[in-house]
Amino acid sequence: MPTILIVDDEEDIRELIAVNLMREEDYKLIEAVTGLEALHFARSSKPDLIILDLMLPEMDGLTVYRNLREDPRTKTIPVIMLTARGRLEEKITGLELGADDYLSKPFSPKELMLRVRNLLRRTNPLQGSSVVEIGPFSLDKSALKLHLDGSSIELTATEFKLLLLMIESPGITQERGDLLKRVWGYNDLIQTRTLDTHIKRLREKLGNHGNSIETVRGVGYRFQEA
Amino acid sequence: MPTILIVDDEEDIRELIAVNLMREEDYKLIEAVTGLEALHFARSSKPDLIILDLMLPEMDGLTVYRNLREDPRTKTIPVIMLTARGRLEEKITGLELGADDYLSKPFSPKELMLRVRNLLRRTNPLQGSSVVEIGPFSLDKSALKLHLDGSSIELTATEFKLLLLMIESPGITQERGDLLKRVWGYNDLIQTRTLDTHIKRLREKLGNHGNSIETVRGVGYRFQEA
DNA sequence: ATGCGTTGTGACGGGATTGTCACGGGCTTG
DNA sequence: CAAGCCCGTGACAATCCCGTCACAACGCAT
Repeated sequence: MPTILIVDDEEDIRELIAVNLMREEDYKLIEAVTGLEALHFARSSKPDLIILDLMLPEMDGLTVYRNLREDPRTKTIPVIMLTARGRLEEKITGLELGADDYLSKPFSPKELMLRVRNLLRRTNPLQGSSVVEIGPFSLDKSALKLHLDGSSIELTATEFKLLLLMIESPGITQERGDLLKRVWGYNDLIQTRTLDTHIKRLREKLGNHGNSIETVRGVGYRFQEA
Repeated sequence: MPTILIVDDEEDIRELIAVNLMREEDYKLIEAVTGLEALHFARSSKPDLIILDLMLPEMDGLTVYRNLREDPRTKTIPVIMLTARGRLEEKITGLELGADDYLSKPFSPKELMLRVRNLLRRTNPLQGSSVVEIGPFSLDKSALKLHLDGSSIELTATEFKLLLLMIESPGITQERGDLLKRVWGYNDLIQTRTLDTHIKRLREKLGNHGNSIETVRGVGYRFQEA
C-alpha cells in the first residue's frame, strides 16, 4: 500500500485531497501542517509520494522542497507541489522538476488523481512479485501485459486491474459492487454498463480463453479456468 | 446468528434499518441512542457489526468511532458509518477506513444490506467454506452451482437460496412461512404459488434426485436424501 | 492543433429469471 | 363417497440483468 504525505496548513485542502485519494485506492495517508513536520515525516516514514503546498507558515514550501532534495533519504521521493494560480508558477517552472509535478490551486480532484497515479506508477512500477501465474495465464504487473499460449497480450490499465482482481482469487465470485469499488472507486451502487463493457473487452482479448471469465448472474463475475 | 448494533438517535432510522435487516436474514439487533450507550453495548455484547450514525447528541459519532478503535475489546469490530450527504463525507474518508465502510443518508435499503453482508462475510469467515456437501450433493456458494452425480447443474439465485436453506438442515421440515420469509423476505403469510413453482423447478433440475425434496403437506418442505 | 488510444456512457435488444394465475388431481376429513 | 383443502403443473407476462454497440470525453503524444 503506497504511503502519501500531505503537507498543507489548511485543513480543508488536506481533507479534500484525502477524500479523493481514498475514493480511488487504498493509500496510507500522513498529514503534516508545518514544513518541519513535513521534513520529519518524510525522513521517518519514507512515503512514496509527497503532496506539498508551497504556501506554508514559518518555513516556505520551496525551502522544504530544497531540503527534501538535498537529503539522500528523501532525494528520490516524487513531489507534487500546490501553488496559487499565477503566483509562484513561474518560480516553479524555473526549477528542474525532474520526476516531480505541480498543480495550481484551485485544482480539480481528477487532475490531482491523475498526477498521483502517474507519479506512483512511474517511480513504483512493481509492487511485490510482479508476475502472477495461474495455469496458462501469466500476468506481468510491471508491463501490464498478459502472456497466454505463448503470445503476449497488451492490456490497458483498467483491464489489467480488473483481470488481476479476479485472477488473484480464482474460483471466487467477485460481486459487481466490489469490483466497481476496487477498480473504479465507486462507493455507491450506481447503474452503469462500464463494468460489463470492460469485461467484454477483456474476454475479447483473452480469445478462446474468454470463457474463463464466468458471469454469475445477479452477483458478479468469477475467474475460473475453463 | 450475527449480532448487529445500531447507533442512531432517530427512531425512524433505527426502525428502517431494523426492518430491512430482518427482511433478509436473522440477525440479533441491539439499538443504542447515545454514544455512551453505544460504547457500553459494544463492549458488553461484542456485536459482529456496528452501524453508527455520526450525527449524535452529546457525544459525536466520530468520537465514538475513535473510542471503539482504541479499546482492544472493540478494536476489530467492523463499522458502517452513516453521514448526511456531503457534510461529513470528507472527514470520514480521511480516516483510515480499514475494514470499515460508510454510507451517505439518504441511503437505499439495498445498498445497506449489501454492505452489511459484505462486511459480515469478509470478517466472519465462518461462511468460509463456500462448498456445502451432503451425500452426493455439493453446493458451491460462490458459483451458485450444484454438483451432483459428476455433472454440474446451474441454479438461479432464488433456487440456490431455497435449496441451500433446506439442505443446511437435512431432515428438518421448513415451514412454508419460514421459507417465504427467508428467501423472499415476505413477512406476511400471503397466498401464493411462488414457492411451489420454485420447488418444482428445483426438483426438475435435481433430476432423479428430485424426490429428495419431500413435501410435508400442510406444513412445508423437507430435504431428505432418498 | 491533430490524431490516437483509452475510458465511460447511454440506448438497445435479447435472453434468463421470476411471480402469478388457472386448472386439475390427490389427499384428508367427515 | 363427497367436499374441501392443498399442492403440482404448465403457460404466460413482467421484469431484471447482461452483452453489445456506437459515440463522446478525456488524456497524451506528435
